[in-house]
Amino acid sequence: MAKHSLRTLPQLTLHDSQRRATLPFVPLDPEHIRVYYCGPTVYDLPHIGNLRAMLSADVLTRLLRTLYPQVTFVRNITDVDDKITARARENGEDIASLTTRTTLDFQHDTDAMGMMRPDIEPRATHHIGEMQAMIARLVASGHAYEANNHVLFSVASFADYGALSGRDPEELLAGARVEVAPWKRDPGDFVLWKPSDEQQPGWDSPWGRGRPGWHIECSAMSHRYLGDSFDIHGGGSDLLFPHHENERAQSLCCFPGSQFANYWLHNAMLLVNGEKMSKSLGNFLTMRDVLDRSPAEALRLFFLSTHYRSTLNFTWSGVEEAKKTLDRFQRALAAHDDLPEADLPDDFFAALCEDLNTAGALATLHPLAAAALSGDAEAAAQLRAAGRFLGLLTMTPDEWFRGNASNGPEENEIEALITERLDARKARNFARADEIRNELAGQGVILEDGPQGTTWRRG
RNA sequence: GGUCCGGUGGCAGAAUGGUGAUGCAGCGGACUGCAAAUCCGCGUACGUGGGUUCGAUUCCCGCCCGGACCUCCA
Repeated sequence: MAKHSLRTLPQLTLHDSQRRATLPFVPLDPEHIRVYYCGPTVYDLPHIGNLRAMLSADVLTRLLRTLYPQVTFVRNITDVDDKITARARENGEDIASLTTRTTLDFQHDTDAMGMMRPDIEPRATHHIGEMQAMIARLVASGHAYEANNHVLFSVASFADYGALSGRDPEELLAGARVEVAPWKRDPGDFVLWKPSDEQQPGWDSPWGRGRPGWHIECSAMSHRYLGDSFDIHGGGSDLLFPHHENERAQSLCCFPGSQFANYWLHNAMLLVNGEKMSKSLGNFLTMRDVLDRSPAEALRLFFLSTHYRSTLNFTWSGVEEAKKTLDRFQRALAAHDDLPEADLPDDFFAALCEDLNTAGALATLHPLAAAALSGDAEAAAQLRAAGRFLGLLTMTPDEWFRGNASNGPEENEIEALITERLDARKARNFARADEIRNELAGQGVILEDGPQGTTWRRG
C-alpha cells in the first residue's frame, strides 16, 4: 500500500463518543496501535447495514497502518447467540453448520468488497474459558452476583456506569420497554451468564451449564488479544448502549486501574430509500443483492462518499452515480501507460486524517482526474494511489470496462461488428452503422468513436 | 416520555465567524455523420424564530422535522 511521505504528516483526529469531541489521536503506544471492532453475529447473509461498520474499520485501519509501524486489528465473530439458536432451529440445521456457513459468507462478501481482513478474527465459542474467568473475577470482587441460575453484573457497583453513553443510571428505568426480571438487584443489571436448556448451546461452569450473556464476549476477547487497555473500540452507533456501556463496565471492574478503550468510534446507521432497512418494509438488502447488480467498488465509493458519522441513505441511483464517477476515474487512468507509483496527495491524506473525512478526500480526486485526462501523468499516478488507498481503482481500465462479460457478447463478436460498422461508415451508410451501435448498446456494449478509432466498453 | 445525533442548491455531499468545495442531473456552446467520451461556460442552498457579533450557514437558546438508543426475549 502506498505510504504517505513523511514531510507533511498531518495530525490524525478522531471523534470519541465518550468525550463527545473530535480529538487528536494520541496512541497508548506509538509503536503498536491496538483496535477492536464488534463483528457480526453469524446467522444470515451480511447486509449492507453491517457493511458500514466494516468499511469504517477498514478505512481506519488502512490509515493507521500508514501512520504507525504496527497495528493489531481484532474483530470478533459472534457465533453463540439466541438469534443463532433460533435460526438454526427454523432451518432444521445444527448450530455449527449454520455459523460455519454464515461465517464463510461474511468473509466472502467482505473480501468481495475489498476489505482487508482483521489481524485476528476470534470466535466467541473459542473463548468461553476467558469469559468464565472474567465472570469469576467479577463475582469474587463483588461486581457480579448469582441469582436464579443467572450471573448478573451489578450496575450499582460501578460508579462510572453510564459515562460512555451519557446515561444517568437513575433514569434508565423511565420509559423502559421491557419488564424487569424480579431477581435483579437493580433494573439496570445485565446478564453475564445464563442457564441453557437441552436445546440451547451450553458449557459447564461454576454456575451450572449455561451460555454467556451478549456483552462478556467482547470484553474477554479484546482483553485476550489487546490487553487491559487499548486504543480504539468501534462499532455501529446502535451498539453504544447497552452493549458498549456494559462491555466497558465489565472490563473496568474486572481490571481495576485499566482504561479499556481509549477512543470509542461509532458509525451512524444506514437507511434504504429514506427508511430503516427491515424485512417487513421489503427494503432489506444483503451485500450480495447489491453486488449482483453493481461492481463492488461502486458500492464502496457510494458508502465512502458520506462521512461515517452521518446517516447514509442507500439508493440505487446513488450507487449508479458512484459507478459513473469510477468510469471517469478509469478513463483518466486509461489515458496513460505505465503509471509510476506515487505518494498520496497531501490534501487527500489530510482530509482522511480529519476524523476519516472520506467525502472530503474523494473530492480531491476530481481535479486529479481532470488533469490526468488532459495529459498529466503524475496526476494520474496520484489518482490511482489515492483510489487504491481507499480500495478503489484496483482494476486496470481494461478489466473495469471490458471485464464482467458474463452475459454480453464475446470480444471477437464485438470486434467483428465494429469492423463491419467501420465499413458502413466509410460508405456513409450511417443507418447500418447506427443499427450496429444500437444493437450492441442493447447488449450492454457502448461504442465510442474517437480520433484513434472506435473503442468499446461494457456499460 | 428520556438521552444523544443531524437538518446545506433538483439530488448527493464537504468546509467555514467575513468572496459558500466537489460530483451527478439540467441548460448553452465546441467536437462528432449522429452519438458517446472529452473540453468551455451558466444557474440554484445554509429547516424555522430569536440572541451574541461590525458581520453567522458557521457560536448560543426556543420551535419544527428526521434518525439512533432507552438493556436478560426480540
